[in-house]
Amino acid sequence: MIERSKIIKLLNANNAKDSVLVKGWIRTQRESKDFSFIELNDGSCLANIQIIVDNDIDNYQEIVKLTTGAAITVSGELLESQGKGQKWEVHANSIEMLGIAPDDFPLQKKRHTDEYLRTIAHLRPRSNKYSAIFRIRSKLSFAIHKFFQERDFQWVHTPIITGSDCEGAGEMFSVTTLNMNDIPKKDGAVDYEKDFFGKEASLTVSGQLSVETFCLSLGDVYTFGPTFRSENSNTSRHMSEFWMIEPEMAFADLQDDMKLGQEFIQYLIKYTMEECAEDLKLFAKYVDKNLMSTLDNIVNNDFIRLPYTDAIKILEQSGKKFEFDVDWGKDLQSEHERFLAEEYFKQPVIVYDYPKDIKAFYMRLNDDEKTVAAMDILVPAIGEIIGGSQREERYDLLKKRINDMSFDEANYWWYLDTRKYGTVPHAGFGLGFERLLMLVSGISNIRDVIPFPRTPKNLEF
RNA sequence: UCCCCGGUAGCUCAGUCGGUAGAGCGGGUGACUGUUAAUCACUAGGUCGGCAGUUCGAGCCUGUCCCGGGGAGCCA
Repeated sequence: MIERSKIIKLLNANNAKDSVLVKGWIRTQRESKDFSFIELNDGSCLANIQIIVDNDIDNYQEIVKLTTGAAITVSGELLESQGKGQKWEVHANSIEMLGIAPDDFPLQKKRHTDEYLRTIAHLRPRSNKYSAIFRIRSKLSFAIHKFFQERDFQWVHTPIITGSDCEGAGEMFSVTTLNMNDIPKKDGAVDYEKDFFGKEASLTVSGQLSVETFCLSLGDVYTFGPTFRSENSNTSRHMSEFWMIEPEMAFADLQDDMKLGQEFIQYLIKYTMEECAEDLKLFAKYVDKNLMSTLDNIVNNDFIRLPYTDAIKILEQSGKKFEFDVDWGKDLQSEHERFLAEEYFKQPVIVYDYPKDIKAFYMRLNDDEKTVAAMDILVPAIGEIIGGSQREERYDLLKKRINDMSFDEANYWWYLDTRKYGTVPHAGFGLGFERLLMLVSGISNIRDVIPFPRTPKNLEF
């Protein structure tokens, strides 16, 4: 019995082969006079392999009735194609039907809308565009580890379930085993002591606080895992469940952080251009005509580094009419970020040193006492792709900040301990993996770069 | 959550003034053919998102709900 060959191997073959075995799904079949052409795809690459089926094989009448979507096993010879358009093709000796696809198979030999394909998320990876983005997603996941491992960062598995209220990065999903139809109460409120963990539990909105503790022991570390936010966001850039990468560097400041952010994005884009060239071509051709020049631009130029105060000046002097006023102390709105990245600089921009009042408690206070060492990396079309900062490593200042925000200091005891014992300057950032995939592919809706998107009112599949 | 747009055949869409449903693709049948999302002919296929209302009559007008898209807020 010969071993199955993946189609990617056969298409890249150097010589003909007497005996090959391929398995896959039929993309299209064209019947000719004495034989039939089948385009077969097994997901190993974007391209199909052409199968020639002569009408003298046993079950020819059944084979020619197979439609788009059916699965088959083909054994035959790999030969140079007599036709134009492909180098290799398989001349079948025998074909076994694995699974037919009745005529209500939802995917057709034509372009479907992304909205429709989203309603058949269990079948959309069988389409060219979606198989391409999910191969890129896989390659890029690997590249993330490669980047960090090459630089001696350690991967830390921070918890998915966390104790309540210590993360402060967004609305959280509750985790409970309480009977929702009969919730135990104490003094009118939910009695969490009766719950599984004996206290309120949630899904993580960020692994940052946990990973900081490992940063202050293993040195350079990163997390890469799922993250959950229960905000009622209905946009093409938000989901309730997404994957985030959070590096954290010990003995590092904001400059180091910005440098890492730029190198990271450039590395990943370069990796995709080199390792996923075929799949990327599909996006450059059908999804975003400017994709390759956008990616070249990002890879070949240093990102602009712009203090928040200077960003405000540029926006004020732009003469542009914005819906939201530009004012020092207010956060930049989407339209402001887009103006900077898309119109003014036309390349990625790192805005840093934001007013402290619009940023998180753990960000390091600058000497001016008005701003914190925070940075956002803004890219054209997507907006914020990275948000990061140098962390407040000074015990007293961090404690004051927690109290100023009226957080319960007791909840942060272990976080404060890291500043009490051998504290060091450190910095890190969070990068939304799906936003990176959007950047790299030109796909404009975040729901189309994750296998099964979770958004408000949507939990199908 | 707010603003705007949309929901008609399996899919993509058209549907005029309110008068009872159309095309292309896909499916089926046949013809032709080393073809490339093949081509040509014929054919089947519809609770016009749900509910309520206006009207002699609603795909079309009104209300409401559901779903989808774009933008905003929140953020990655």
